[in-house]
Amino acid sequence: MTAPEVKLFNTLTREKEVFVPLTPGQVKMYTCGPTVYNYAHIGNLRSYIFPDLLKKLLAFLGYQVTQIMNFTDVGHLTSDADAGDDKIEKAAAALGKSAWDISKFYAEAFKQDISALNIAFPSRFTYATDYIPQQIDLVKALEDKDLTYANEDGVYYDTAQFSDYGKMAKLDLEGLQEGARIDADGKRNKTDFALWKFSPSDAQRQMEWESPWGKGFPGWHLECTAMIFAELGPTIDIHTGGTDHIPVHHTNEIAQAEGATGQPFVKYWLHGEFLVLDQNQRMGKSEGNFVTLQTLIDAGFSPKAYRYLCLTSHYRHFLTFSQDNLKAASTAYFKLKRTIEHLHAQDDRHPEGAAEYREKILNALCDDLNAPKAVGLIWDLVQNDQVGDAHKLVLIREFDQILSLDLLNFTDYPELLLQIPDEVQSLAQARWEARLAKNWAESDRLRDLIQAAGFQMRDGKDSFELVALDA
RNA sequence: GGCGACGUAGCCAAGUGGUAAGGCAGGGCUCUGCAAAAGCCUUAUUCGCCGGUUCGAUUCCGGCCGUCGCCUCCA
Repeated sequence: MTAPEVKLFNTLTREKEVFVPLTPGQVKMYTCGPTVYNYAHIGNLRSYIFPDLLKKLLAFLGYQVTQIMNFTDVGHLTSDADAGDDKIEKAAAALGKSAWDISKFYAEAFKQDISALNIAFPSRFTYATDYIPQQIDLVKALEDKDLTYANEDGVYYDTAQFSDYGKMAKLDLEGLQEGARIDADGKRNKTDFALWKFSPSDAQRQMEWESPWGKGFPGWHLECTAMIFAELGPTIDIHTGGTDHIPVHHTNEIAQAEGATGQPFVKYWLHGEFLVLDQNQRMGKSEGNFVTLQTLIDAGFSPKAYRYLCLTSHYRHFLTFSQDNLKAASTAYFKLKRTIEHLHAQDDRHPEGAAEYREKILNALCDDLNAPKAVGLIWDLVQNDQVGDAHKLVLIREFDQILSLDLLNFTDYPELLLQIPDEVQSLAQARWEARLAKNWAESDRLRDLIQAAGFQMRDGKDSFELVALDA
């Protein structure tokens, strides 16, 4: 069969476009990574699932994919005003550790989180602090093109000099409302942003570097552009991130990159929509309604169930998160695995039916990563008795390379991972024996005790099983 | 104020100019000492509201209502 076209919704054009790589067979992609001053919350983590899907889909189709993901490990200001605190240095001070320790610690925690979610590591992780010379060079390049100016605060990008500024975001520059916390003093245009910030004269920063303009640290938008240039070159195929980055961060990246090189920066910009809470509130590090992956694990959920939940919603749509939704996803997820587990590998009837599903599922994924549709088709497939189970299993193995839901791993059911207290274990044993003796009264009495201890006993033909009751 | 997105069953969520995938929850049946689990079956005459285009719209166009996001570090 011929490989289908991949269509991606490109923020630049606000349309689905057929993906054509810059170099045939190769894909250069960059994924905006986290600022590591705290744990990632599940909303953050969601936005790394769709690039993972994309990367795996492209690899599946035979492309050679190079993906870079960064860690913003240098602190930036909480606002562009001079008075802002540096998040990393702030966290470091609060915990009595160095800024370097903080960023390293949370970068490692992030790697663990994405591993738990079966998000494959990029070809390389890059750390902003490893690219300070490149960032300085980029500012120099912009300076040479007369796109910068310096003030007391630092070196700024003069966005009025870049004709396409704000094009992707469709910014109405006149209509932008200056935020109450922005200190516009010293800026020529309200959209100007810092390329290099000077260290404060009255305080010692932990992270600061010498530069041609004075001691300081790079502006936030600079690092992504510099690292992309260093690792992937002046023009790349795909750049991913959250929708919140469209108007500022990515707009500024484009201004920096295209201002410096005069060449197109990114061919396809992909943005993931936010996860929101029940009341349609966004989850944010600043909002205080922060749920981490560990929170879910502690509540008894599998990280894969969370991945499943994310895959049942399109990446460009809001995903409403609630404990109930996750519970429903988790139930569905493990039920799907059980269904797959019970397929019969010897049943090889109707290969043509399987071929049809293969095409449909692949088309769904190629259509701007329509994972929800693909998951629906997987359900359809496993329940379709017109297709031989053996063929179903082949397809599931194939597509799980992309979906990464561990659909063929039958050893991670929640009940198998349970720690069952000895006393519950012996109660269960006693009940089993009472049952065999047809002593129903005693059997029911013991079942009540087991339930009171938080477990449910499932009677099988020759054995029983204990599962935790919902809290 | 500017820009943008969304509104499909109790809940989550696909989708198409030709009459609504899938999942969860619910209901029924089978199984079971009774349960649970599992299996089978079932669940929207209808897609926020009102107009328009059309033989026909949930799907296209216009208006309205509602919700949310971004414009400030944030995925």
